Amino acid sequence: MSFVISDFLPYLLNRAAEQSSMRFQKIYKDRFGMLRTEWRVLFHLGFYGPLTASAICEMAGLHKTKVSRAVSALEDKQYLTRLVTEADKRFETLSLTKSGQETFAYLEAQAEAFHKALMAPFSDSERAVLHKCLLQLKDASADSEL
Amino acid sequence: MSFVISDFLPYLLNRAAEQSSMRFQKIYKDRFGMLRTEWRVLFHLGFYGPLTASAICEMAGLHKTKVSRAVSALEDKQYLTRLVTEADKRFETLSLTKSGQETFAYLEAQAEAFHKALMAPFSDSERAVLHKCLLQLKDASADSEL
DNA sequence: CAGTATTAGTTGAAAATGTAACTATCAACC
DNA sequence: GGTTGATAGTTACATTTTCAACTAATACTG
Repeated sequence: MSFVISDFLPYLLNRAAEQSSMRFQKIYKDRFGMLRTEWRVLFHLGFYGPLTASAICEMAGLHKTKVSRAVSALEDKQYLTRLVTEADKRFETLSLTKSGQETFAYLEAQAEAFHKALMAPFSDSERAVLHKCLLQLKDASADSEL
Repeated sequence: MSFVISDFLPYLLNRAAEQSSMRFQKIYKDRFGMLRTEWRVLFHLGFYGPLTASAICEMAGLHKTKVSRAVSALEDKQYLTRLVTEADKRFETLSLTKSGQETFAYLEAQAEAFHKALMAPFSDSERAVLHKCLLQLKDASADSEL
């Protein structure tokens, strides 16, 4: 089978990613006025617990300036607090506030429902393959966005 | 199996998409100074032949202002020409110049090699599933980017 | 056929992102 | 213990994107 540019994998991935992201964005944007990076930072803190900004950069594949700004925005919204670590004062540990945790809990439930809906048309084995392939693609000799 | 936020499909899709797009971007950016939207417009014209801007918007799921600016940039680079259609003077038909076609030919070959490399780790059946799932996700009640 | 509504495409201002330079803190090494 | 080099995070500036308003051409409708 010959190569068709419309099936070019980065393009297809982008279309699928944009399509699903834009739809989910309505939830955190319309309701909480968050940007995509803010949602990502929030869910990393909600899911993994307190982290430093650089840990989030690493885990989420985000640039530090993007994270820095998202953290400031989330702080303004009173969703998180910063605490300079004693051992090394360059680091600050980010923790969700009560309000941040509640927002995370709400959005996590929405995310789960959304994820299930997206996956609904696929069989179990298809889901497994999709998941495996995406994980592999995301790590392919990664240096994505540092 | 319980829901894990780090497997949230829009997130995984985005990571995989960014990872692959950023790597391919080096090719058209470093060598031809093109932006992602310009590459997309170029490959639509190269692959499908002359199109109007609005057709590209539709096919590529891009906003008309993005396409408008990409078309201007490609015109400046002398990769395409515009021709107002006689039947309806609001439309302009975009066609690649000789130079645009050559650039497309070069990038298409690069894209094919890149695509194959990305797909290399997967089996035929995995590729088929991945492709099918991505197509379906990209069209899921689409309204992505207008 | 005048008046209103649509559509193709552009443009300007505001928001977001990327890049590079910056501060502050720590580590290493002499 | 002072100098050099790295690292966490911020900030300023340039580029890109988004949003809304705009022009020009066509379609609809009375």
